[in-house]
Amino acid sequence: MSILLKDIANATGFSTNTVSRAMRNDSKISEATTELIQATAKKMGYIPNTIASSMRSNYSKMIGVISADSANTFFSEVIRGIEAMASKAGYHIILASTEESAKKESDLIRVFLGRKIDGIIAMPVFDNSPNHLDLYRNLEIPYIFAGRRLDGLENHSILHNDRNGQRKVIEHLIEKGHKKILYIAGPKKISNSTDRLAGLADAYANNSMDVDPDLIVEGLGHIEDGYYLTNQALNRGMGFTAIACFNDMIAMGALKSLYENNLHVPQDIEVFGYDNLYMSQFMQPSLSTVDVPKFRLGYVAMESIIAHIQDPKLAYETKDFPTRLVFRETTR
Amino acid sequence: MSILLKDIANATGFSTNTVSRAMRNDSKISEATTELIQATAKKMGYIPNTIASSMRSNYSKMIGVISADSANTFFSEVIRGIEAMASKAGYHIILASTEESAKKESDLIRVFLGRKIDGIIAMPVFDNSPNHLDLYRNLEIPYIFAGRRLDGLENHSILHNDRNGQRKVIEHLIEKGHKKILYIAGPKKISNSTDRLAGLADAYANNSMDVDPDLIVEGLGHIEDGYYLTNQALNRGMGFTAIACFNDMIAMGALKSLYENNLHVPQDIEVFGYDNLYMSQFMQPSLSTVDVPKFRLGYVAMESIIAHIQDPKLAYETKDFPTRLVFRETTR
DNA sequence: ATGAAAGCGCTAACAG
DNA sequence: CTGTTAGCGCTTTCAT
Repeated sequence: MSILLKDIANATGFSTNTVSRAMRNDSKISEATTELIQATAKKMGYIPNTIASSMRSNYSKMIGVISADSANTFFSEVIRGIEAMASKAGYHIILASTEESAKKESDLIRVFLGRKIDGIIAMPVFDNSPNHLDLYRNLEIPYIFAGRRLDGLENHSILHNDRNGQRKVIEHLIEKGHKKILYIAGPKKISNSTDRLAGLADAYANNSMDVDPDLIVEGLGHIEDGYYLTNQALNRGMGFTAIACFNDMIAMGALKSLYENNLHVPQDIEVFGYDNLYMSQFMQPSLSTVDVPKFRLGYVAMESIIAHIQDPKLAYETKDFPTRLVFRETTR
Repeated sequence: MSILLKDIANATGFSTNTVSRAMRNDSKISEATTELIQATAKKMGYIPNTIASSMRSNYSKMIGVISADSANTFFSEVIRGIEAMASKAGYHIILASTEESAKKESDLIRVFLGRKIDGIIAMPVFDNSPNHLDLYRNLEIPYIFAGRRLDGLENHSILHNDRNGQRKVIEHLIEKGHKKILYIAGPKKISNSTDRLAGLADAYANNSMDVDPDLIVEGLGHIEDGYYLTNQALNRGMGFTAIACFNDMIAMGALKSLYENNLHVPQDIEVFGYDNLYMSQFMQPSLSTVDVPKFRLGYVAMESIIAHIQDPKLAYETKDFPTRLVFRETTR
């Protein structure tokens, strides 16, 4: 069976308590004792029982991470940032994905709370009903939203200036003379969809142009949405000369559709994605997009949650990272 | 503060013990009592303290999942299968990725054991040193390898006939008249690399052909490996007319390189991937590959681990799923 | 069908 | 610097 603190105590002659403290490098234990105990523990193959520890200390060193969409590598890249900071700070993460379901999100929060996590990093569904907001408002532990927001809880968010980024994309395309730009939006249940649409509206407004609702279509943000929505738009003969996409996954699907319809990118149609996924530079042609600092987003979210755990009185403050257009082969 | 069983006991007039049993649908508690208690618990917003429960019962309903590479959606697809079965059976998973580091793998096992998981599903690094094997041999809980294997522990594996699959790819290409096939292998620290290479050797042997070591190059299995290894091979002027890749990620990188070198696929060069990632059908041109039942692999791994938890005496048996060639646009 | 008591392994609180 | 005692919230064991 497994080794307990008591076994190490018996082996070294110290009390269980001293062993416990030596294992945690408590400064009140002499260096010699600490070394002896830790060496013995290692020799005996001691593995601390984390759940017994958290039960007593009310402190699990575990952060619940609620991701949104396991099919989109955007989230893997954010999570790598979260993990990097977590492991640096001696935290572990417990990770699950809602697949954009508010129900699953609320279930996950319950499960995580039952496991006594110290904090939550979430990419929440954009559901601003009181029920959904209460999920977070009622939380007794710190929480941070990574790359997304919820109405009234914006101060918990680390964002990346979606509105600005999308505005710049559309303005750039307008400047280059495009009169009809197809926009493939994301679903309304993602805050970024709303924010990026607002950026699009800004761009048209700044150019004294009206938004043509026929040129805005909406999908779920997956690769197949980009594919079939582009097909549909082409079939309807809408005469657009550029496509701006809510994200890179959609853009990948759009490129596929254009290719199959013998439309050349960027000669016939220019395409812009959003997110700058790692793989986007390897697409054919390589994708012009908006860079979002994904790793940093995760990293900073973890830093922030730790800061709030260590100082529960620390005020929450919205962070907003700048975005940057990345020009590759899908634009001229 | 959070609601405890004791609080529900006070509210209903029953003992803590009865409440505990009613919450778990213990058959010895009357239906009326059970209903009353569960209704009260719901009304009070009770969230069971899972760690207190597992501490006492020695049973966490948590499975540790050790994945290998967060940049490859192969694993996300397997994990979706794992999660589907887990949630169906009332289990939760705690997930982490080794990024193909044996050190990280062993650290993760320790952490997971400390959290008192009931079983492990791993995609282990192909390190057959006694130390690494002991990591698993010494385990007191059930473990299953999903899609990978370790020497001497094959009976813990659920595999997918890599050797056969890769053999069929190479045989197919030979049959179509290719004399020089570039093979971009995966790293030796992944068992699938070894097995797929063996399949390649089988194919050549069956056709009484020698393996040309110059036509086998090795990368880490990421998209950029496919890209730069194809570039290098082209620069060396090796005159191959087909490329078979260890996986789809490599194939994506290879396609990019071929495109940039003005080589047409499949007219000038045919390309085969392996894994049949969801996105591979959306690549341009769409990728011919070998289908691996990823979701099912995860699903069955979870089924299996649960079976072994419920019956610790259950014998371990290697499972081996069939593979299937998928012909798309990168082959003629 | 229900209750009382004990204890899982650890750490906090207090003592010295 | 180290030891003793108690208790985290639950479930097991034993009793009725």
